Amino acid sequence: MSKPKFYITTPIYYVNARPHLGHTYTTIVADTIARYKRMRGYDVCFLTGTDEHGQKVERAAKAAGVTPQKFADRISAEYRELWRELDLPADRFIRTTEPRHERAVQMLFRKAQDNGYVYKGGYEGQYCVFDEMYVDEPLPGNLCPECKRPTERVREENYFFKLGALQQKLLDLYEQQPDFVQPETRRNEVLAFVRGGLRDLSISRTSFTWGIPWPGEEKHIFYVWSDALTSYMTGVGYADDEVQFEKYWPADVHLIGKEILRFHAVYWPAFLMAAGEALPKRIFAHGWWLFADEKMSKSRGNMQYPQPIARVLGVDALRYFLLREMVFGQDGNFSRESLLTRYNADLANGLGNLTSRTLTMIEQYLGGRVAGRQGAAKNDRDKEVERVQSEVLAETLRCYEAFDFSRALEAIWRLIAEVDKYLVEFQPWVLAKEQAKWGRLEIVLLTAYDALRMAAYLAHPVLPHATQRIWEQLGYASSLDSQTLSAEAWAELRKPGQIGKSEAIFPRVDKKEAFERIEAMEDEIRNPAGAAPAAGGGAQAASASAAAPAGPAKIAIEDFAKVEMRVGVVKSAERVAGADKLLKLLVDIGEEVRQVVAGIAVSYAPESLIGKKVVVVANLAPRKLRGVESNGMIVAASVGPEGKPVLCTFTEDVPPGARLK
RNA sequence: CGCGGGGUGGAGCAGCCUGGUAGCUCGUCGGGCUCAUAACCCGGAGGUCGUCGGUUCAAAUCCGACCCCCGCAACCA
Repeated sequence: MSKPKFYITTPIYYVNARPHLGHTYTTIVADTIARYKRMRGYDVCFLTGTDEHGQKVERAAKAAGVTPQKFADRISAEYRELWRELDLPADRFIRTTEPRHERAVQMLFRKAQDNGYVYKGGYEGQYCVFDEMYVDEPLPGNLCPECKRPTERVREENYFFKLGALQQKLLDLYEQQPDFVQPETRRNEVLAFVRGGLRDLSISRTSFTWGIPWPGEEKHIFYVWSDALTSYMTGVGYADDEVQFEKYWPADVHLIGKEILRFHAVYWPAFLMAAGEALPKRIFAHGWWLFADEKMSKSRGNMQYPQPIARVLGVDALRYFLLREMVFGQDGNFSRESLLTRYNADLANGLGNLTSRTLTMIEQYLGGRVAGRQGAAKNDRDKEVERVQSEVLAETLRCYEAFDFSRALEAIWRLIAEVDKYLVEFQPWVLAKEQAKWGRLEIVLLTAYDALRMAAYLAHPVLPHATQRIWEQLGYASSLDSQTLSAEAWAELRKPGQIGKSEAIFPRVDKKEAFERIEAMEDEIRNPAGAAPAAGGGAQAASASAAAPAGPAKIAIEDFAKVEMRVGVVKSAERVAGADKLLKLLVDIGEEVRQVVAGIAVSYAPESLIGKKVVVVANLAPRKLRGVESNGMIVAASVGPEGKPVLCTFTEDVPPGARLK
């Protein structure tokens, strides 16, 4: 008898951006579901990865002076490293540049072609490089309707996919499987879109080369989305390992952000229908994290990175916050204030403190023994706690099943509050003073112990590290991962005889101090002016346990050597139209003159910079700022609360191009 | 009419689909307790549920109109 399988995916992330809190959220949700399903007895396959083809990557790599592959390698490694640091162990990490993926894409579309869903046609139109799509109106000068960036005139002969022919089949799908797209508001959007009519889709490109070649026609390469979506199959062995593919495909859930709903809920099933492959069972689109202004976003942008939170409060605190604070499927607000409040209120004062007080009393009053006692009879109030316990068990499982994490956590925390209250009602510390009441004392403490045990058991998918530590403090030698999560399994779960050593799980933090430490690390990631990006030590839940001093991690000399800083002479400087802080500079760095965009207009007039010697970080990946490409960074000190830039320069004469080391 | 989210006690939210005493967390005020991570428990104060109109015996909840915020895109590599 083999276990049922469960295959869940995150989107494969595009390598044009470094991973931030949004990517982290999706991956944490997927990991939580994966952990939950494993505890429910499933053979789980959890896939994530990186999407590495396309014109954007090709261009960025060219500007950076590296091959697209090198460029993709770098960013892909950054994702992989982050998931490692946050302990999000995906079973598969798929990269679209792997050879097996090429075979998979070619095979899928060969099948679609054989079934008559692919044809060749000419196309001319306005194309948005950023979104890799044609815009509707074929007039030059139109902005991309998605991103409002300028579009380019492109003429190509392409392969087309007969999406239009599948309109009715798609509508039937949504009809027959009402939960194919969730939550419901997203399903409605999809329905409206498909009912509005579907045009055929251009699925190949000839204007660039960084992609998977069309079989037999090398100048055509696959459109990135047809390439990327297929990776969900490649990851479990499509065109590569038939046995494994048979086992895991189709996916049970594709977890996505709502911005890529159309690709997953319309194009993807259409591709699969055309090729005659099985469809995924469910597309779940979650909402976005919005960033409340904490007077910082104005001058610093509001990109939020997960590492500082994980390093200061622990991975579990990050997980808890993201899953507790946002009603899954809706948008949520992120703020450090609420993060820290929740940490102290729910984790430190709630779960952490309850663990501490319960185990301390058991140690003090019962000598740490929790089994084989049970002398006196339970009263109604004790039974009431047990009733709450089984209600919470049922409720939590129901919520997990619906991916309703915020409510699952609410339920668990209701149990925690119930026990805190119960303890105050019976005051074990008073009972302990009279020997005649020791039977009662024992009942009360063991009832509390049991409830705590269940809270840890239930919260494990969300708080894997903390609950494991609690589990051990409760006296278990086994791992919580190996437990089955169900009412029956709970009933059969044996209690240990003796509790373990007790130690704070979520130490309270000083909000102000934690806030500042997080902020300092954030700055470091955002503006790695003084140091290379932190290498990232394995921060586990335990990292919250004080000690760890603030500030960036130490790096090795080799890390520093990766940063190529050179002396540059400013040749020209002008304001960037429409931007009040940006200057476009041409800087002579010896062997070439670079165009660099710098955010220093508040401090320096363009004319005053001509001829100045500056320090340029020469090997930064290029980036467009306000539509102007920047190939490097001017090093400047950030002074005062506004972060006013002050240029770094030299007291003696130095030739342009000299390397700093 | 670009797409989307939202306006509920001081703050952040749930409830709205399946109308019927307005709930949670934080904060605040007062009290209790001392096992615990200055934690825990009890009690209080505090709300025209954005506005106007409609449906209904009854509307935060359904319908219509309107007002206002915000996200996505664009500026500090």
